[in-house]
Amino acid sequence: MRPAQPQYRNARAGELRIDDAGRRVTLAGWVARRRDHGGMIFIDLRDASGYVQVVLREDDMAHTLRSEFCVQVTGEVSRRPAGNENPELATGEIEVIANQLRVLSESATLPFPIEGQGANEVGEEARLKHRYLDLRRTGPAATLRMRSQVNKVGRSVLDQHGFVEIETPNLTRSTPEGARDFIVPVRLQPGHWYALPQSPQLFKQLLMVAGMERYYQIARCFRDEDFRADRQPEFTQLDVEMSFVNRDDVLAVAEDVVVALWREVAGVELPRPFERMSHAEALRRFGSDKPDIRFGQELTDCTAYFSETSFRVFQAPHVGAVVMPGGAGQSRAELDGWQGWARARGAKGLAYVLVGPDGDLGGPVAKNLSDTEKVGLAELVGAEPGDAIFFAAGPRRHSLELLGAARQEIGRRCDLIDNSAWRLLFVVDFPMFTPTENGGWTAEHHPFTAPTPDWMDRFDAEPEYALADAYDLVCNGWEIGGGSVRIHQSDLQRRVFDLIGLDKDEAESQFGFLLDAFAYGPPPHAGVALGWDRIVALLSGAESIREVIAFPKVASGGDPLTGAPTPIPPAQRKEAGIDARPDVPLRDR
RNA sequence: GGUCCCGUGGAGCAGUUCGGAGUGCUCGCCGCCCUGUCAAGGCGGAGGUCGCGGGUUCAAAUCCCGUCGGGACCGCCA
Repeated sequence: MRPAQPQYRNARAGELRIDDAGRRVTLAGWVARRRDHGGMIFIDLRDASGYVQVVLREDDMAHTLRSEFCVQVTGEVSRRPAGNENPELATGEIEVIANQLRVLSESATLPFPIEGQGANEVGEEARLKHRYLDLRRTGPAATLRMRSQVNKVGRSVLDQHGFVEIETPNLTRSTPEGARDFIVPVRLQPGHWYALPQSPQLFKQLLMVAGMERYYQIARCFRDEDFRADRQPEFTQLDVEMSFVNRDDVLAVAEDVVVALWREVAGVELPRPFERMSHAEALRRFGSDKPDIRFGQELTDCTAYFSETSFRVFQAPHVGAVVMPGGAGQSRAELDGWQGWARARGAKGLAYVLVGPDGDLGGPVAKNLSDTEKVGLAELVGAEPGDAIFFAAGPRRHSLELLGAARQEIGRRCDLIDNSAWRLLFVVDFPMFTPTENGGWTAEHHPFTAPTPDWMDRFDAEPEYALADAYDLVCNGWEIGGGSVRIHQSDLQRRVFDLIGLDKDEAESQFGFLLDAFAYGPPPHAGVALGWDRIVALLSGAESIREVIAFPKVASGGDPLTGAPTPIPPAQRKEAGIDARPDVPLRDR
């Protein structure tokens, strides 16, 4: 007869309650904390459901237990003696009186504390190197579970809307987004390379041509660019595309998903509809295309006010200002600090005027201003006595963005931001094109983005002003989604290609397959992609998306756990065909 | 490509301004004691290339140069 299948447990530690008193249970889990009194040993046993206190009587094995041993315990669930309840624990009314203890596996001494004092202060490098231990901890584990719930809610909402979940290739060819591709050598065709998708953009458009009408995918995307707290080289989007819809139809679906997430995951009912703001207004009022509207301190345009000024610095295409409440009280060192802060952003500096208690203006800039300029300045920018006014002068967009960054910094330093607030908005009507270095134009979003309906006929006449039917979703200053209405008419597509200087051969070689597909009755379509890592980070309060990714990479591109990337041996290199010469000459685009 | 911050027993820090013996704190680890703790407690103990290399100096964790690693930001990035 074969031995029976092992039975490791018949109850979960964190689920035991007072009603279970008297039950004989078998638990399996880890020794989270240990309190050894000699004749009596308490351990807090942890499994995925939570913790329960196990009481062990003196015997040799109990004394040998150490942190994070994996153990199996059999015993009776008992009400704790009066006065010994622990309200900190969900299972604090009861304990398990063990009469059988089995060590399933031992643990070496831990590289950092998992439980108790210091567990929340471990450096990220150590945590990531032993991420499997980091994830035993309550907080990081809860974040991954939250992410799973986010996936579930997203799928559920889209399913209710009749969407079809479809997987697209990860080994593909370069897509026309602007980032650097990760490339993969192809053994069967030496000298030829796959690219990892920066997004499933072209495939989802092909699925619209295919008549799927409503597609979505929780899609991994790859971009070989430098890291940030909110950027990893591989990241996840909830990717959505719809046929026979306009912009507002897409925004409504995105809103449905986000509202459901905040409701189901955070217990927050977001007000609907989400606010909408044109890109131009966001830039003008907040100096950003992803404004944090949890606080005011909006920018003031002072260009006209200083149009006659004799102060050289303010003789610029654009002069703007932002007010720092109470900023006049800053020390010289703090004010100098702002200069360094501005220079780090590529500016010459950040001019400032201090409003004294009596309303008189101080600071190095004030003496360069005429009396008439001084008189109305505080009122113009909305400054009160005791405030500091920061100025940026120069090219309009650059000045606005510098002030926008200053505004955000002011919000942080002056504690103007309500950290419990959720402020979502759609930024719409992005510029369709941006100028290139050699005097041409390039698509701001991607070359399949349609102009807004009122620019349809004239975008190529005034490309600098043309608006695209593209949109971003912004939450508390984080860009958490973006998309556009796509071009489905070949003549319109031709005009856009002409404007960005893409001739027929180039278009054909880069994405001829998409243009071919569009010859067969492509439906009008539009889509959006939500930044899944950022959304989970916001919902979980994480400062970095590394916290919401099971095994993230560090800024140099490595994974401290696996040690990837690694060199490869010559045989593997040869087999991969990395060094094969292409049979057609190629030039840089 | 650039700017800034950090690197000190296993973890987290202090010490670095203004050079003077590896000094200190909390935790962990090891041993002993301990029957109601829950960040258990008591006593004792081990554990260090102050990231690495060079320079200045009678003397460097501390000052200078370089380099490596981590982080934040600019550039870059649907």
